[in-house]
This record gives sequence, C-alpha cells and structure tokens, in this order.
Amino acid sequence: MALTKTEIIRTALAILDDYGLTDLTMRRLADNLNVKASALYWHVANKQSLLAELVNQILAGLTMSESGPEPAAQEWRRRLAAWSMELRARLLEHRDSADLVASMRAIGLAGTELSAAPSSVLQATGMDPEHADVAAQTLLYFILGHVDEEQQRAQLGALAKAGPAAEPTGETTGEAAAVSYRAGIGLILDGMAVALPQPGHPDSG
Amino acid sequence: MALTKTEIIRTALAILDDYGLTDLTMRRLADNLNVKASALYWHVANKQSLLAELVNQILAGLTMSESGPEPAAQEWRRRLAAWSMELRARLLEHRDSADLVASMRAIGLAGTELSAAPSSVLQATGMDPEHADVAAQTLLYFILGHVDEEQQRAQLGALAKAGPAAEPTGETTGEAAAVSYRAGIGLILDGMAVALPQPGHPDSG
DNA sequence: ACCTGAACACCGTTCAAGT
DNA sequence: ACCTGAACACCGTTCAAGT
Repeated sequence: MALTKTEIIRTALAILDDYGLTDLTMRRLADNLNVKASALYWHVANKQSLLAELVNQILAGLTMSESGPEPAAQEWRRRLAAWSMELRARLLEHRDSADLVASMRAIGLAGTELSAAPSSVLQATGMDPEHADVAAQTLLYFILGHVDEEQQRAQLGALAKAGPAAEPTGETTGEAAAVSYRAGIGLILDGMAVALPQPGHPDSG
Repeated sequence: MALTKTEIIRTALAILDDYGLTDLTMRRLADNLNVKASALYWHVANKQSLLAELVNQILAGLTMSESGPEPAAQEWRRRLAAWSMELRARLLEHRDSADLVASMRAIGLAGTELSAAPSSVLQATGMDPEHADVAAQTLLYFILGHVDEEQQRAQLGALAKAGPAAEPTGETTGEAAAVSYRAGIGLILDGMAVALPQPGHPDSG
C-alpha cells in the first residue's frame, strides 16, 4: 500500500529514539520505509517541516492542570510545577527532543505556543501580560536547556559502557538530574512569586 | 608563509559573522584561506575541536566585576546583573554564537566553566554550593536561550529586507529584546534572593 | 497518484604522495 | 613540516520518467 505521513512520522521518531538526531537523515528514513529518499518528497515539503511535525507530535496533548480547591495564592505554583514536570517527562520519552524542540522554536516552525499556557496561568493570577510572557519564557528556556543537557549527558554516559570498571553511576544520574530540575523550577517560581500580588499584603486583601 | 591556528580561528569567526553557523564548513573555510580542505586537518583535529576553540575565543576575557563598597546584600545582585549584560553583549558580537556555545556546552567541549563565576558569587553571599550551582545554571540557560532566540529572530528579520513595505521594525526589535532580557534576569535574581540569607532577618543581623 | 533513477551541489575526513 | 590530490562515505533536494 501507499506510504502515509503518519507512517513516516512514526518511523522518524523510531530512528530518533534509536540513533539520535544527527542520524535521522532522509536517506536512512527512506531505507527504513523500503523506499527511495526522493519518494519522501511527495509526502513532505522538506526535512525541516518533517522535523516540525515530529515536535508537534512529541508535544501533542500536553495540558495545564485544572484549577483546584486550594487558595489561588498557591494554585498557580502547583499548576506550573506540575506542567513543568509533565513537559520534562514528555521530552525524556524521545532522544534529543529538547535540542529538536529548541531548534524548531528558535526558527518559529514548531512549539512556539509552548509558553502560552504558563503565561495565561500567571495572568489569571494577576500578573500583567508583559511580565507573564517574560516569566513563561524564562521557565521554558530553563526546561529546554536543562533537559537538553540531561539528554546529551545520557548519551555521553552511554558511550562509557565499554569503560574500564563497573561504575556506580547509571540510575544515579537520572535522579540527580530530576533533583536539580526541581530546584531550578523552584527558583524560577520563587522569582515569579515576587512579581505577583502578595496575598497577605495590605492593598490586596 | 604557513597557515597558523590563530589565522584559521580568525577566518572562521569572520565566516560565522558574515554567513552563519550552517555555512561555516571546512571547505569554505579552506577556500577563504586559499588552501585545500584537507590542509586544515594538519592544524586542527576535527571540526568540533575548531568550534570549541571559537567558543573559547568568544568567551575569552569575560569577567565578573569586583566587589564594590555597597552592602553585601545588594552586591551579589549588581554583580550578577552586570555579568549577564556583559555575556549577552559578547554573544551578540558574533552571529549564531548562543547556539554554538549551547551546543559545545551540551557535549562538554567548551564553555563548561561558564556557570562557575555566578555560582561562586552566590556562595560568597552565603548560598550553599548545591543551590548556587543550580541557580547559576538556571541563569545560564536563560541567557543562552534568550540570546539564541534573539539571534535567530534577527536572521529571520534580515530575510524580510525584500519585503513589501518599509516596516517600522529594525532597531525596535533589539531594544525590545534588551528589555525582556533584563526582565528575565530580574526574575531569576529575585528567585535567587529568596534562597539567600535575608539581611533584615532576626537570625542574620 | 505515487514512486524510481539519476543527477546536482554539496558535506567531513583520511591518507598516500608531493615539496 | 606543511600542503595537495584523490578518494570514501555520506548529505538534502529536484525532476524527468516510469507505473
């Protein structure tokens, strides 16, 4: 039967996971689909737009949690923290995804609306739009930068498999990364709190 | 006379500035030096190590300001803010430099010590080493992410030169970027302040 | 409509051979 | 010591031609 875009994207993601972004070439992708490279150009305009679709796929369904019953003063913080954890989890599912998302975002091809969700949470809590956008972008830069370094480090660590002795690292690195991730998110949320109307403050209660 | 490493690096930086990172190829670099591509491999091990030297060159001489006469409680903030502005200014001198620095950092080839300076300022102000490292990294991710987007946007804007009408953008974009940069840095510094011993607090004065 | 064949204009890197 | 020539094993993309 004929090649479908869905199948192309699925195979591309498999190559990404198994061999990484630099090995995800149009020729190799075509090979895995038992087709010549030129055949791909009937289904996609070029490599960049294919990569953009991969990013959309990776980020699809990422949602901000609903408002809970707790006081609004804590709510924004819990929601942004949970969203940040979910985004990291999603990125960690695909090799080199943080690098890929950051690249596509930088040239405006995909993932550009990623900071809209955290920004609107902050605006709903009383932050003005300009500060909310900057704060959301700051959060996103941290997330992509941190996860990118995690993924790059994991790859360097995978090369040390044929190393001299059995080192006690492995699961440890992932845990340490999660801890420093949470700490960085916490720092940024603290910074946001300063710019937010204080709940116990005289002119707000 | 014979080719020198200094000359190679200087020419590579010139190509980077004029044509961008994707056009900085070994073959084009060799052409600009009136030499064949294979000749470059007598002077550098491979392209990556050459890029690492470019990063070192771009970041060379970047320094943290000395302590001033003001109270320590404000000092760390002024020093980190000034350092952040200096780093941005240095990055803006070379096209695609934020992308380049982030890439080299991610694989541990250059710029890895970049967060050492802000971390030690925070430690000198009383923050414990673990939190100081996380805070410094958070600052750095923001800086590289923000400047990368600035530089990418500037390039997209340069393509709109043959656009329909004379738009009022141009100098405006750079100013807006500087404003949001300062705002983001401010937010991160606010987050750091929360983790720092408070000067007016009972158990510190 | 969908794919192949063949080409174009490139890459980074190696290495024997020249000087 | 320093560089060239020639090759190897690749890239993304286009496009006439096949079915």
